[in-house]
Amino acid sequence: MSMRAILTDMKVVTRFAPSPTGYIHIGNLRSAIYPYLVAKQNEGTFILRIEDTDRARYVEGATDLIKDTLQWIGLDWDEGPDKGGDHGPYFQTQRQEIYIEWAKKLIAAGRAYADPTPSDQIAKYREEASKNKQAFLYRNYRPENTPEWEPGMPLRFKADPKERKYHDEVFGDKVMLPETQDDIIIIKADGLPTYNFAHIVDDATMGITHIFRGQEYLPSMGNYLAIYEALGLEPPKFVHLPHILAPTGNKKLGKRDGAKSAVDYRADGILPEAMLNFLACLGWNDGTEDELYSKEDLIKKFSINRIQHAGARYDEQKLIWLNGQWIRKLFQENPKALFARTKDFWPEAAAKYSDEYKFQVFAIIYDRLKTLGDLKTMTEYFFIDPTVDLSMVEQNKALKKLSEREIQDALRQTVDKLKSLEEWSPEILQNALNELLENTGLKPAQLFGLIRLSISFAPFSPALHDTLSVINRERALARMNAVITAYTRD
RNA sequence: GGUCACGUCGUCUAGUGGUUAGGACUCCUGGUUUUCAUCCAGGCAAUCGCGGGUUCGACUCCCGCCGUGAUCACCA
Repeated sequence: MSMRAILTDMKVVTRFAPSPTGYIHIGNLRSAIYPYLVAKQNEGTFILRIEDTDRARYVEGATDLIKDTLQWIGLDWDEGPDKGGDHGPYFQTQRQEIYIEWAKKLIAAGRAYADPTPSDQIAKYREEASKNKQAFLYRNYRPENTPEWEPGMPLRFKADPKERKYHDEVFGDKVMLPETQDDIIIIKADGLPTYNFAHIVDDATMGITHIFRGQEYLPSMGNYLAIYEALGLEPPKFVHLPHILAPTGNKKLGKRDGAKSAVDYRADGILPEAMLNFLACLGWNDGTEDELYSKEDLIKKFSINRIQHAGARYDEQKLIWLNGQWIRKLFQENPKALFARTKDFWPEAAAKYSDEYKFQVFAIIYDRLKTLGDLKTMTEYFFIDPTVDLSMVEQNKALKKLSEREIQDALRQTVDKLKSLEEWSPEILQNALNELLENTGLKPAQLFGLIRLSISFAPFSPALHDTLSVINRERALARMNAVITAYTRD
């Protein structure tokens, strides 16, 4: 065998194989991230395969939602819908002939048979098993004579129950007992395969080397191992992932717990970098105390053997914290590039303003954002004059002690001073503010607090000289004058 | 009920016989000429699920128990 052939043989191929039954919530997304990382770190192939055999649960448009989510978070697939590849088609409903062909191999080998039992009869068997406090096994009721299989009849795998050993990359060496192996349905009455059969055929024909999936499939391993054996297939590596738990209770996170679509977070102003970082590190760490990982870092550092065994609770607070970290990191790396991503997050009033102006605002406010969505509530006063609310002044701890007279005087002095400034820049403003402090004899908390409130009437804002420098002079003076007037009127 | 998996601060976790059980999120306190946030310094917080062993010594090894979850579909 040539070196090239050996390398080809060793090529890592992973896949993400969702069902188009709706959006991908964050609980599921992680099982796309890990196989992606493993494929990329081995210069392998990452395949997207759509498992659409359940026609009853099929949701129109779900495939687009899935693609959108993967693209947003940066998991580009090498083969799959829109991309093609050598192992297509990538929709299971288009692979029906392949499943039938493989199923026929099983029939020929005497390892599959048509199931003539009516479903209500099976339901009775099941009840009986449950009454006897036993796990239900169809093979205990296996009919003696079965009709020849033809389309329209469910086809069952014929189990060969025995101890079956395998190695899981996360959970270690395992043995499946005979009682876990049953005559499972591999082709449904509608002619489409069940997951139990389809994934095995697909993974084999697509050359998948590592299967990543939730640990809920662990109890089915006995059946899968039996099918691999009956088909003469070498099983791939198994990587079962612990569940992500809902914020409360101990159940795995699901849509019923309000698990949002991953892309809903995009609308909230969560960055894909943060989401990827967060999900990858939910149940995995590299053993160091690092917290911030880019996609490239993850590709470099991810390792299957450091995946946690226990389920991790989904904690949105940490995601939000990470997002703040990423906003700061990305701004420092490339402010304009991050700014370009804020388009949809500005308050309505900002619409008429230029990008230059908005960028100035962004540059002084970015480091107090937790999400880009905060832009909407935190920057309003840069675009529209705030409503004068004297109660905010009166309730201020430092300003309470000043009389109306003193407040007006302070503002008048400020207006006069700022009016005379030769230049309207942060440095000049900073100096002017310091001089005012001396001239008025007020404490910083009083003078700066008063000016800050007068121009923003917001609970918080960036440093005063920065805020003033972005808001133009005319406007800043007008706002202060408005406050003076408001007091005069009383 | 059978089978399987899991069990370290509230949460995410480090840790593989000897550690004051470490870090991060949250929360609290103080500092950075106003506020908020950042940042910095500090603090609260885990008898390592419980009980037995093995050992000079156990979060770490063994056994039992308990708890939690998954699974037992013509869903994936």
